[in-house]
Amino acid sequence: MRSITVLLVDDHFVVRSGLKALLGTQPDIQVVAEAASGEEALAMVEEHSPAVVVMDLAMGAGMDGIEAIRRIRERNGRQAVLVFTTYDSDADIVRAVDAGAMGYLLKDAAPEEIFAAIRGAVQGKSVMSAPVASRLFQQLRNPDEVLTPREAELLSLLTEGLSNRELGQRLFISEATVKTHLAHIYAKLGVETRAAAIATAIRREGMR
Amino acid sequence: MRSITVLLVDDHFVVRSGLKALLGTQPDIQVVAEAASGEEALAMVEEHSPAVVVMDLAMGAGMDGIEAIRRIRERNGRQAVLVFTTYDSDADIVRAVDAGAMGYLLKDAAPEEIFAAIRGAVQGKSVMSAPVASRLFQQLRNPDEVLTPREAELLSLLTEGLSNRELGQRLFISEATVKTHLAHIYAKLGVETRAAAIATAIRREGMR
DNA sequence: AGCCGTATCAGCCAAAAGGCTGAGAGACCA
DNA sequence: TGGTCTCTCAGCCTTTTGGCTGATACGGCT
Repeated sequence: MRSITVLLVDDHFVVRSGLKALLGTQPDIQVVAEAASGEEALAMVEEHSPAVVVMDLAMGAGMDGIEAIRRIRERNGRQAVLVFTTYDSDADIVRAVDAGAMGYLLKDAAPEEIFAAIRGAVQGKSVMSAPVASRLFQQLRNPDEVLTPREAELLSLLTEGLSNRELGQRLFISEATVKTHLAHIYAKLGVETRAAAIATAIRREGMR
Repeated sequence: MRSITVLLVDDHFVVRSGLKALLGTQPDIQVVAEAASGEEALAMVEEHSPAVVVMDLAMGAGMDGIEAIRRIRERNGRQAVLVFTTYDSDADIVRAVDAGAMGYLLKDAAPEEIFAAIRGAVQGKSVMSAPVASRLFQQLRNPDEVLTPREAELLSLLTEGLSNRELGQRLFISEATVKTHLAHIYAKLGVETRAAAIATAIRREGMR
């Protein structure tokens, strides 16, 4: 049986080498490349065509993880992308799944969980850490409170302190549309002001 | 020459194993124990008396890293504690140094930097990543950017999403005074809007 | 006594944000 | 085909926020 080829994407050296060492203990899993940024990840996918891409969402500079997932999925659908990150933010989960992620693992996951996720991913199975799953489950029960991908994207930028104008420019939409999205976000988060939305988002959603 | 004994403290399995593999390449450094929480860290220090403790500040549950550092330093002063974390939050840096940390490294540090910090620590040398050092330096050079107690209090409430009116009511001052304080806070943080101030406060100052 | 930092307050004006209603386009699904 | 969801945009009006200038009061330091 051919071993599963894996690309690791994480901007922290120690995380990459830790993961590599960990995955190295499994005979059927082989790390064929590493990348420290979204751009590098794309190049490595191009060069090695790994079966699975294990990716951190928080990348220091340049392209973020979500965008990298989207680009990888757009190229051709043969790579399964697994998110491997520290925080279980609602917005990140929604956006990652929307971008085409096959699974969502937290960094404190047990090794067996990680192995299982990688093996499952090549067979088209979605695997996610328990806290992530429970968040999604929660969302399924209260669909009225679930942010749409676009709203999540906006909220994420909101937490960086951007104004409506800046949000519009960043997302290539009018300020009017920004205000519409914001009104929906406020309603879903149960707040009245942008300040409260930011506070809620960062505290409750784990963004930073 | 005896090798330097090290205790790794991090709640993420992969980070611990990555660091362990990395440090394993150095003949003079030996990882003698690992811990996934502050409580475990104290027990491991007790049991192994490592020369250096390499510790993440963000611990999932229970005692946080800062408190763990304090306890370790209180026991007896023979362990040098190195902070090894993801974020260079001003508040965290100050608190860690105050608690007795010997050095402050970021997780994207180069391996050589990490080795050097560990070797330096046993000789009583402080080592910190460049971004961390520059933040401390910045603070020393620009005391003008330090918030007054009242401003800090306001900023803290600000990150809870309160409006100017609410801030005034909470602090028993007029809205005009709130606006004055806010203007000073914005100037010191280098932002123009309350949203950016909240984002900056939570991210950079470590409030949450 | 005079200076400085801190905290308090006021008024005025411009800009930003928020509430409301309405509406068109595209996707998806029953 | 019709209903629903999402994303997009507009206009109008009120509230909030931010920029500016200036002022009083208290405490500590020189």
